[in-house]
Amino acid sequence: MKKIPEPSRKRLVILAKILSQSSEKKLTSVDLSRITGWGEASIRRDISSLELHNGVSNGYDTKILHDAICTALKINSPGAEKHRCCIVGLGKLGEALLESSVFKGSSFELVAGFDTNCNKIEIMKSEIPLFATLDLEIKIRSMKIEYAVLAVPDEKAQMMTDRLVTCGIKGIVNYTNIVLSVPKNIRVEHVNTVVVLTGMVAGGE
Amino acid sequence: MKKIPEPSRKRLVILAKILSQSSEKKLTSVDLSRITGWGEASIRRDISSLELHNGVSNGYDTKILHDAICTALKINSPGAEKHRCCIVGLGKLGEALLESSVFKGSSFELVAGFDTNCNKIEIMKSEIPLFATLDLEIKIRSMKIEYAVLAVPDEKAQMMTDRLVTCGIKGIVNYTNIVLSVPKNIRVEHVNTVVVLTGMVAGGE
DNA sequence: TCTTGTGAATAGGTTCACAGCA
DNA sequence: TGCTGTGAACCTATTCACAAGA
Repeated sequence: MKKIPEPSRKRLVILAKILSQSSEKKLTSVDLSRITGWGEASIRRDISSLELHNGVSNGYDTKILHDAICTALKINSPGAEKHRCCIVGLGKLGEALLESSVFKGSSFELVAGFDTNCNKIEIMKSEIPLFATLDLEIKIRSMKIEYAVLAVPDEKAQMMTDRLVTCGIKGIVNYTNIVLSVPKNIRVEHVNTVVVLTGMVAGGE
Repeated sequence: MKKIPEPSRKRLVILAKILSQSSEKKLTSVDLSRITGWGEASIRRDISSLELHNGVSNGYDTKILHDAICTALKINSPGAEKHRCCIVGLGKLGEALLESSVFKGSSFELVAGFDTNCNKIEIMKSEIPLFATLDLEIKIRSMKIEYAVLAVPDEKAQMMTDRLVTCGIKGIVNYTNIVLSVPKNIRVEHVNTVVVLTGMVAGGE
């Protein structure tokens, strides 16, 4: 299989999600175009890069296509081990992310929460083990944590990122208001509400 | 000024943020390349599309460049009226977003929170006015709310989105785990942790 | 000498348009 | 007839490479 271009991959991730949500048995590129707003030729090319050849003249079988995308992108593989994540910073937001059940049924597993406030981690009751930030390096390595959700106060964001990077973290979901500096091989997604809103306003119409 | 291409705009938003965080008086394209990891030629072209001509042989003046980007992208314009936002769904997550001070100092103003649970909105103490979801349409129109942060349970996500769309909302920051269907002219950013993580894993190395 | 700004070359993605299969 | 899959054309964005300014 040839390498799938970056924008294609992004769309395929969304497509997979749509397919898993859909109750239709078959979907055509026209259907998917209507749902997503993307051009239908574009959708067909994205899918054709999977070299699945499932759709000829019939539209795509929802389940088969979904599984094919997951396999190609190595996401949600049923048997595969889940990716281990942690939350760094247990303020209001971190706590909300910790307690919410968003991770249930996903291919990610939340295995640790960190906060500098030792009192807090003792008092908080949570199904997820909580640790002092002091032990960040030790725990991330020993627990083989791959991804971190960053929800610390802005002024600690870069410092904590540097520590995560030295532990060999693969990616950071950044809920802070700070643009983080990381080595090229580490992925950061900036999902802070204000930053995202700013991007929307700046976007052309 | 010619129209700025989409990827350029995205980078400029980030650049503006970096500039506002930086304490340096001058920054060269090489400096910015090191910080961001982007090619320096790319950075120079992004900036040159502002037709600022501030940098010749000296690097860019941090403040001037910052303001120029903000002006060009119509973000953070000092005198301009702030964009009015609301939060829809005041569960753990919505509440955390409501109480956090992320909106402070930004060009956005949080002016309303909505929840179906009337008890909750009476009991909750908040500086932001809270309303029943029943009044969503009325309030969004009368308060001229432009953007919504969606933090409702997954099963209500699309329904609530449809209601927001009919009120003429311009964009939605989507914290749910659902891919939303909206008309082309409405912007949606998907910031749900699991979705973002999935995108990271799928991303090439 | 250092750095920007930008034509020109290259690479990357999207869309068109149609052959081919059911 | 209705749909996919894909060469070919088109369009967009990045990178190269260098002239020109300080």
